[in-house]
Amino acid sequence: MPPTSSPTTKRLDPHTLATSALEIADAEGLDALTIRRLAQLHDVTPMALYRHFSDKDDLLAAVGDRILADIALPEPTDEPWDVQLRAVLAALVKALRPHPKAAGLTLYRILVSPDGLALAERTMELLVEGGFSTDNAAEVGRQSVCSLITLVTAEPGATEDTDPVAREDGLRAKRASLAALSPHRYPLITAAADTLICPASHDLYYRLGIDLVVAGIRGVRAGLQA
Amino acid sequence: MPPTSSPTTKRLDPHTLATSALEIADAEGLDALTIRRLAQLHDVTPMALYRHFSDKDDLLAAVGDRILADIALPEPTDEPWDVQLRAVLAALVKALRPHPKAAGLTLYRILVSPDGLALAERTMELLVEGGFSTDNAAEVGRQSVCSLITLVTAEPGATEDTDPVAREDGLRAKRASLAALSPHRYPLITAAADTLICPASHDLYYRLGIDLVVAGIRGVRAGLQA
DNA sequence: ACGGTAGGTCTACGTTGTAAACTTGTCAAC
DNA sequence: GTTGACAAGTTTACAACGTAGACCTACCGT
Repeated sequence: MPPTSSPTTKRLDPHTLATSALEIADAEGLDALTIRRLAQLHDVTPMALYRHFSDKDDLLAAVGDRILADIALPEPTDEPWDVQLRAVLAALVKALRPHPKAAGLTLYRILVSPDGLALAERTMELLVEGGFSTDNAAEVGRQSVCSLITLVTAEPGATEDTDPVAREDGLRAKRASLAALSPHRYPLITAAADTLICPASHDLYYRLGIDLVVAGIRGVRAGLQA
Repeated sequence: MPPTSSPTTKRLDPHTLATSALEIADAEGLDALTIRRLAQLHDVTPMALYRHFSDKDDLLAAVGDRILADIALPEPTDEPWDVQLRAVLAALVKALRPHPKAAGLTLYRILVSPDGLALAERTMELLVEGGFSTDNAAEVGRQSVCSLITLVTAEPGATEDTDPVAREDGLRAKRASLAALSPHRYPLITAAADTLICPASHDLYYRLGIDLVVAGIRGVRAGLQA
């Protein structure tokens, strides 16, 4: 795996580093993303990274921001607020989906990174348009975004294992663990074991996830107005 | 901080260890929960713990299970399914709330630990009663539970800092970070800054969180039937 | 030409999880 | 009662991690 930019250039820069850090995390999980590993990937001493990041948390924050930067926020339209909100939340999910192992890094960056802030502001905007008070919009928006991040983080099949062998082993182990349950004590879980381990379609999985969040927002709004 | 059980007893056991591991995590965050620390707390060599846990992940899993064991699942009643479901989800939140820093450990234990399984089965039961297919109940139940776990994990004010000084510093830093934003570019975020950093009431925070999830379930069910 | 500084290097330290070989306390069976 | 085996705790050791601090060095504005 060569460095993302031309290997002849010796000069590093934070953006490139964050990008290839993300590649490591995507490929082998967050545990594999170590200072030494990233340095080696760029043919550089580990300490060199500290010229660009104050410490490892700073690097992880940059990776989170890097992911949030992929959000393609839809332009405002004249559609109803809830339709637009759905599109905004879908844009968040779309940006996170390619990085299930690293998506959790965005949780604490939404109110810091510019792209996270843009998402948050737009979300609150639509919520206020939908009738929420500013404070309620803040709370509802926060949880909606957090839920969707978790949706990606907990995506079934996004286990840490990198090679297909270990991954398949992990899946088999999970399947066996559920198959070992008593169908008498846990009739529904055993009946839905396949779905619980790996949903039929990831697209459906995400669609339902977003539906749940949006429906929740609509429902809570109705309740607050009553 | 003395060991949870009598200090004269030399014999360790997994349950006691998991409990005091949880105490460490609650008090000082997950990072402070190291094998050596836990061993020292029990006046024992670090390697002694490996007689009871195969490795650190195993210990963390036990801590997760320990938390799930605190769920007091309400008895079935003749109330409508959604009312009962709300009570079940509230029971989950109630069990997690005392441990915001460790609650994330439960995410991967729900379909493993007996108490997690009981929660999952009961949740699916109520969803099926509400009209969901078994597979949909699985998906909806999964996301609902994950959302609520995240709700606790991301509870504002549950930062890693242990002593009040560092905690206050962290809050101040966050506040300053939001206060530095342009009210012109981010009018809603700056207006709701206080709420975003620390909600007025934690009880309201959790009530709204559960409301959102339940409302989402109700809304999605209506949509699926249409 | 030259001094400062940004960027990369080297060495070193403390902490972490844990493998492997050992001791010891306890109890069942003869 | 002696013994032998097994479970539980100890000792020592190692590799990998994050990172502090002192160093070198190439470049660039004056």
